[in-house]
Amino acid sequence: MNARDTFKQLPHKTIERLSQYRRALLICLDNNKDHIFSHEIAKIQHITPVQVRRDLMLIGYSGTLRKGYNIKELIDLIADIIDSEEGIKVAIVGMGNLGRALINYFSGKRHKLSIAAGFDVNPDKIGKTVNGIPCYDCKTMSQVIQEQNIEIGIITVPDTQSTAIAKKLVESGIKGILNYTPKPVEVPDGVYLEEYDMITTLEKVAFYVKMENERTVDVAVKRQGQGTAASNF
Amino acid sequence: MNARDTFKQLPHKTIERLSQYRRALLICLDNNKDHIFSHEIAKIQHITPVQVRRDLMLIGYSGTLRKGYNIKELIDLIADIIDSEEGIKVAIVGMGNLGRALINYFSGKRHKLSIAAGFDVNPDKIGKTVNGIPCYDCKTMSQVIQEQNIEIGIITVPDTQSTAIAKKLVESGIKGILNYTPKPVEVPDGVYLEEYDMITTLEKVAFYVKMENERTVDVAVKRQGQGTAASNF
DNA sequence: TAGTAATTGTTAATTTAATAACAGTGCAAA
DNA sequence: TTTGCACTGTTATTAAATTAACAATTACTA
Repeated sequence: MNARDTFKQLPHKTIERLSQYRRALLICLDNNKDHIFSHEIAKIQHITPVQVRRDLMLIGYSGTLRKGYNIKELIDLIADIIDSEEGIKVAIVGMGNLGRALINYFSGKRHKLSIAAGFDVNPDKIGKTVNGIPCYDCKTMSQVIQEQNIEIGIITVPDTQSTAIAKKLVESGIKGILNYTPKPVEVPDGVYLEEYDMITTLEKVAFYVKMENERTVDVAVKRQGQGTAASNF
Repeated sequence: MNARDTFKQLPHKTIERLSQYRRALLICLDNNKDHIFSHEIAKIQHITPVQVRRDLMLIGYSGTLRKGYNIKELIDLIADIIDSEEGIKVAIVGMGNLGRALINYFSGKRHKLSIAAGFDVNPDKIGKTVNGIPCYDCKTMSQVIQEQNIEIGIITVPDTQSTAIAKKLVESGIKGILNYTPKPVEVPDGVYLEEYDMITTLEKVAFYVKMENERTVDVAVKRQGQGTAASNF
C-alpha cells in the first residue's frame, strides 16, 4: 500500500485536526518560529500532546527529539495530504450574509481551494462581485459549474430552498456539498455531504451552560446542607 | 438518580441529535403530522433508525408499536431536556456578515434561547438594530452582559480580535462561548467552550472529494487493465 | 384464528476515537 | 562520564459512539 492509500484511511477526526494544525502552524511561521513541540500545538487546539503526536505518526512525520517539529516541513506535508494538487473550485449558493461572510473568511487565504463563483436569485446581486468573486444568476448554475469545473458547492440560501438547490448542484455534477442551512438535504452516492447547523451548536452550548448552572446550585445546596448539619453539633 | 441527573450523562452526540430531531419534528408538526417512525426521522438526519431509537431510549421516551412516536410529546420532552426553564440570553460580538447571519437564522425562531444583544466597535453600527437586536459599543460589553444577565457569547469578530474578546467575555461573567473565528481561544474551567471553524469543514469536504476523484481514476485504470488482460484470450 | 409483516426497545458486539504507558534518545548539568 | 530530564514515537488500554441482533408486541391478512 502506497502513501496515498494510507492517507485514505486516516480517521475523519485526524483529517479535521490536520487542517487545524496547519492553520496554527502558519501563524507560528509568521511569527518567525521554525520548530514547535507537540505540547505547544496541543495547547492551541485544546487537545493532548499525545493526540498530536499520534496524528503526526499516522501521517508518517517525525520530529526531532528535544527540538520538536519543523514547522515548514509539517505544513508542506499536511498540504500534500489534504490539498488537491490541481486545486479545487468552490461555489457559494446564496450571497446573503452567510455567503458573504464565507467569502471574506477565505479571501486572501492560501491553499488550493478557491471560491470561484457565487449564485443568487436577487437581481440586485447578480452581475456584481463580492471581494472579487462574481455573483451569477442561479438559473445559469449548471452552465457555470460545468464550464469552470467547480467541484464543491456551499449552500447558504434560506432553508426553504435548500432541497431544490442541492438537487440542482448534484445535477450540475458537483462532487461535494456543504450545507449550512438547518434543513438537511439529500444527495446520491458518490457526492460527499457535510451538514452544519448553527442552531444545534448554540443549543448544545446552552445545554452545557444549563448543566453547569444546575451543578453549581446543587453544590451550593449540598454545602448548605452540610453546614446546617455541622451546626447541629 | 433522578431524571435530571440522567440527562446530564447523555452522550454529547445525543444532545446534538436531540436538537436536530426537534427541528425536524417541528417541521413535521407544521405539516399536520402527529406521529412519526424512527426510520422517518433517521432518513431526514442521514442516520440509522437504531440510532434514533437508542437516543430516544436514553431520554426515556417510548413510542407506540406500529404507530411510532407522538411528535408533540417528543418535542415537549426534548424541550424539557435541552432548554433552560428560565431561558438563556445570548450576545453576538461582531456584527459583521456572520453576526448578522446568525441573528437572521434565529429571529422568529422558537425556544428558550434568545439573542439579546450585539456588540461592535464600528460607530456606524453602534446604536442601530439588526432584526430587532440592538448593537452596543464593545466598550460597554461587561455592563450590558451583567445588567441583562447574558450567559452565552458568540464570537464573530475578525480572528485577530478573538483572544481579546474571549477574555472580555469571561471577565464579564459569561458561562459559555461559541467561537466562530478560525483562531482558537482560551477559557478558564467552568466556562463551556465550543469552537467551530468553517475553513476546516470546507477543507474536509475538499479532502473527501479529492479521495473520491482519485478512487474513480483508480477504478478506471483497473478496468482498463482488466480489459486489456481479457483481450489477450 | 393462525400466520406474517412491521415496528419498538434493549442488550450485545463492533468500530472508532482518545488516553495511558512506556521505551528510546539526545542534551545538559553535575 | 554519568545521571537525569524533556522530548518523541509506538503499542496497549480505555472510553465513546455506532451498529447489529433479536425478543416482544401489535395490526393486518388469509
